[in-house]
Amino acid sequence: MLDIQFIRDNADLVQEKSKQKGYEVDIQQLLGFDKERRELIGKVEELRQQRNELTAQTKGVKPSDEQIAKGRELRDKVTDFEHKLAAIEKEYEVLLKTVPNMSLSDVPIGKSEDENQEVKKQGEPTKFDFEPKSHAEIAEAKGWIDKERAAKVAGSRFAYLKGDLVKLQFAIIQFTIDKLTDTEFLDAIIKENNLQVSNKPFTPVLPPYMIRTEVYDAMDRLEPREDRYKLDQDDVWLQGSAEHVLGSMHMREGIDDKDLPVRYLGYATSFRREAGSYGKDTEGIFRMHQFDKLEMESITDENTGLDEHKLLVAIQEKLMQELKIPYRLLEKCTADIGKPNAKGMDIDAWLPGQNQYRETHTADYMTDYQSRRMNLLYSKGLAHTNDATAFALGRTMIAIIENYQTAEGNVNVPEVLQAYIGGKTQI
RNA sequence: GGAAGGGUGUCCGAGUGGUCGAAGGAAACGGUCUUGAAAACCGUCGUGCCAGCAAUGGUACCGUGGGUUCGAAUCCCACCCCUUCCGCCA
Repeated sequence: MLDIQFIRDNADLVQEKSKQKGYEVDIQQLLGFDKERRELIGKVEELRQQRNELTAQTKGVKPSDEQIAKGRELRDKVTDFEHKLAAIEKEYEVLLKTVPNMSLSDVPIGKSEDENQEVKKQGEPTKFDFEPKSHAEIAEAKGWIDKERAAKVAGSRFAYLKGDLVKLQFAIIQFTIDKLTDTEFLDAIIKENNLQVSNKPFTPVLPPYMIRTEVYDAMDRLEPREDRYKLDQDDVWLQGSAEHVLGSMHMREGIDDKDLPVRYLGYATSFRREAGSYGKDTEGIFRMHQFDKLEMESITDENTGLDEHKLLVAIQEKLMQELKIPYRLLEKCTADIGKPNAKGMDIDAWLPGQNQYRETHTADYMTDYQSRRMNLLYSKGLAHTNDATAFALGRTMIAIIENYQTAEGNVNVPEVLQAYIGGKTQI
């Protein structure tokens, strides 16, 4: 959430920025509650002070009847005002939590994802001297994807992945872990992009897949709930991204300067109900209820947060370049960056089988907004957090299958992955 | 699933209903001593909120919520969480 003091001082700006993101919040109403709340706090504390003074007089000695009567009167008054305060405070907090994070000034203003701005195109769309197939056609012919049996067992939007596709996934995972734990790899990227950040390697993490309601809400990623899986028996949710369980890992902790940046590379199977997407992306493995991702997560300070964001994007680009997959880079507009985020980038891979660019990775920068809700502090203040997908494995495999397909319906293995898949050049 | 124990400040850990924002220790920071370091000694050492330009003052916080009381870390109730043992199990 935003700092109330900041909102008081910049009411018009916050109102405007919220509107740009598409959020209907009434800042004046919020400030009204804030004013009322502060008046009541003054009243309550004044009464408490009187009570404390009275109590101090009777320390160690038996209070007189008069003092007890006075004490009773004060107690009743305090209780009365405390109830009034609690009611106002509740409304105040609900409203405060609906205020989205402010976008940075260079984020383009837009009403939907259609207004995201392309900032870069890398590589030419792959050309074939035959009609390219979609990943679904190739993979189903190969026996790599079986959605029919998955539907029988688990329902729609699930799949069995089999054979060489599984090998390919594990190859990508191992390749990525090797790269992100390699200081030299990071050094090269940092130098190339002229970033003022540490070359500290990422720590690989296998996180829990479940998350408590309270923590999910503090991450500001619980909504929309219709898109989350809930395990009622235990009052926990299945995480919808490794971000949810990695970003919250240090909740309610203080972090020393010397430990910054904190960098994690998490691998997790994630779960989304994909509510509202019925009939969309039904081909292949575009939009599964369950999908695997490698996620980068870092905690920094105010000074290095933005460069860290640039680093994560640069890493994503580098990985795509090493796989030799054409992509474009989009600067997300205000409507698309998401409530807790201050800035965001998308990487869309070129998919010949779809004849279009499709979102493959995303990177979000969060400033201290989220830290405020999680009470995440470092020794000089509130931490800034960054989240970015290193590889959404399903989407990456779609991109590999479609870009590396042969006329015979096989798939060449990207050079950098060959060592991880037993030296095979084609699957 | 059965049984037991426990949640106090950065950490460990004490705490008869008023003298407890809280002993003691450790860590950290500053200093003395030392060529330097260690040790020793001295000092500092929680957070939120409200008011204030500030100094500062006030208030709250001992898992969470409620209750008893003139007064609660301390008593009562409910809940949450953690740990250990047994059982089951990849």
